[in-house]
Formats: sequence, structure tokens, C-alpha cells
Amino acid sequence: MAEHLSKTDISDWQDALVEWFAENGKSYPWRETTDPYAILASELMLQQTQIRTVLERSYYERWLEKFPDLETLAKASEEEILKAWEGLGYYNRARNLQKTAQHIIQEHNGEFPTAYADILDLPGIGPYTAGAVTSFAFDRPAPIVDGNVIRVLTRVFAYDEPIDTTAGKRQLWEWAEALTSHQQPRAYNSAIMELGQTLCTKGSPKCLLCPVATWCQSRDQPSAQSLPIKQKKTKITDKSERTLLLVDGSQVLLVQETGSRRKGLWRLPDLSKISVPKNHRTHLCGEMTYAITRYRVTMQVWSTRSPKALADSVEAAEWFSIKDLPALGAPYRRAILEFAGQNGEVS
DNA sequence: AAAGCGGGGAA
DNA sequence: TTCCCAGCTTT
Repeated sequence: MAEHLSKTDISDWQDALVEWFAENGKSYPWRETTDPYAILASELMLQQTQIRTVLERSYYERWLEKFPDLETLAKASEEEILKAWEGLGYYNRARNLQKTAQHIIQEHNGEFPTAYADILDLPGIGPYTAGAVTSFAFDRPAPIVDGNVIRVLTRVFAYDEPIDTTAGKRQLWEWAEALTSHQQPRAYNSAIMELGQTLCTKGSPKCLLCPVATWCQSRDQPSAQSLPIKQKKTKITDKSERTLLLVDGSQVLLVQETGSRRKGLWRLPDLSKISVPKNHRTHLCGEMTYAITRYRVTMQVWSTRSPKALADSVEAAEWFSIKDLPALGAPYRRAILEFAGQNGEVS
């Protein structure tokens, strides 16, 4: 399909995007640097995560302040890393970022690799992130395909087949490859992503303002809104969870996550795993619902009037100051803040 | 090829 | 509610 575009077309398409971006491109902290480590940190934070989320809570700035370079990050403790990543989700990203730092120090003498294949080889870095670092940090040509680019390309080529298949992905990368700029890799890749983010949006694409509408087979078509097409629909399963909120003065009792989910983070103890003494009375503080991966979880929070007595029944638990909590899964943090008062009273 | 992995914002 | 977000890894 890209065969429909001649060499001149491709060049004009690139120029139009780059020119539009020069006029309309937004400034982000990670666009003001060419430090590959800083760019990589931003890219990992942004995987499946909206720009707004990263910006609003200053994850990027805080991360670079705490771990300004590869050496500092390589030596950090898991606890520090998870605390800095707390609330962002997909916590293996943080662990992989540290593994990458250690890998570069050991295998590349501390020099960030500039070759695409070497970057792709780093833990947690797939085709998209490798292309992003290659182009954004080193201004070298590399195709990228993310959620934004997928919208732009499927609409430009009126691609109405599912994109979450092997064939669909192959087609998208093929197009991205064919359109990659060898003149201005950094600007072009930034431009096509920003186009998808601001004009070629999910809801109602702003074709009227689009700098590349000339080349678009879905221009002003209602069909544009329905692209891209996905085939997978994840079905949500309901789950329930009973947790124990034990507060003693300014302290709260926590246990560490064991499974693969939220590994290394802390949480409220799971009441269903605790054998409560026969004559011990517990009461329900409240209930909240949250979503995680393919589950919708209804979480009950239980407590007691005599927390110290019950704490002995909780395996491998530790007391933490509520003012200085370790990295927690978001729902547990919310529950503590909502149900635990300042002076140990539990609602 | 499919499933697992977090959390939040927007329609 | 559902969908999506600067995706990657494991099964």
C-alpha cells in the first residue's frame, strides 16, 4: 500500500510533518535533552502510560534527581526504585531500567550503546523503545510504532483489518519503515507521534487542521473514527478481597506482595490468609472497588479495636509510620489514607 | 498466538 | 461502563 507513495510523496509527507511540528510541537522535559539515559527513563515511564500522568506527579524530574545517571541507578536499592515508581504501575519497568543500567556498565563500559541492535538487546526495551531512543537521543533513523502512529497509519492507508495480529503488526512496521526520515529522524518521529496525539485522535480527528491530509485515504471520512480495528476484547472478571487495616498510634501493619503482581511492593494484609482468634472481634471499615489488569476487585477493609493482639496472627508483617510509608499498591494507599485517622482511630 | 502486567483519565 | 495510553515479556 505504501507502494502508492512515490519517493517524492514520502519526502513531501516528511517535510509537511516536520514543518507542522516545528510550529505546533509541544515542549516536554524529555524533549529538552539528548541524554540517552534520561530519554530511556522517560520512554519506560511512558509505556502504556499517558503523558499527563507522568507530568502531573513529576515522576520524570524526581527520578532524574534521585538517579541522575546510570551509575547511581545501578547501585540503588530495589526499595528506592519502587518508591520512586510508586503509582505508575507496571513495576517491572523500573526493575528493567536498573538492569539496563547495570548491563551498560558491565557490558558496554558505561557507554550507552548507539547501535539499534544493542539498544534492543537491553532488558525491557522492545522495538518501539529502541527506535525511540535511537531517534530521540542520537537523531539516527529508526521506525517507531506506538498507539499514536498506529492511528495515523491505519487512517492514512485506510487499513481496516485488525492491528493486534501478527499480520497487522507486520504491516504497520513495514509502513513505518518505508516512511522513516533519514534526514531528520528525531523531528519526524516526534512529529508523527504528536500528530496522533493532538489531531489524529481517537474520538473526532481534526482533519481540517491536518498537515498531511493530502496523503490520507480517510480524510474527512466518518470511517476514520473507527480506525484502527482491534480483534481482542479482554473480558473483565469480578473478584473480591478482604484486607486488614491494623493501626496502632501512627503506625500501620503491612506485608510484602509475594506473587508476580506488584512484586516488591507492600500491601494491607490479606484477611482470608489470617486465622483470627475465636473470641477476637473485627469490624468492617468500608469497601472500595478498583481495577487491575483483567479484574474488577471489590476490596473490603476490616479492622479491630485491639490491633496489637491481632498483629501477632499476621505472618511476616511489619509496622510502618503512616507518615513515611514504603511503596504501596495504589488501592492500599488509598484505603489507608481514607480509613486510618491521624491518631490511630479507624473509622 | 495469547496472556499477564497498573493505574488513571476520558468518552 | 468501555477504551486507551510514547509496550514488553513470558507462556
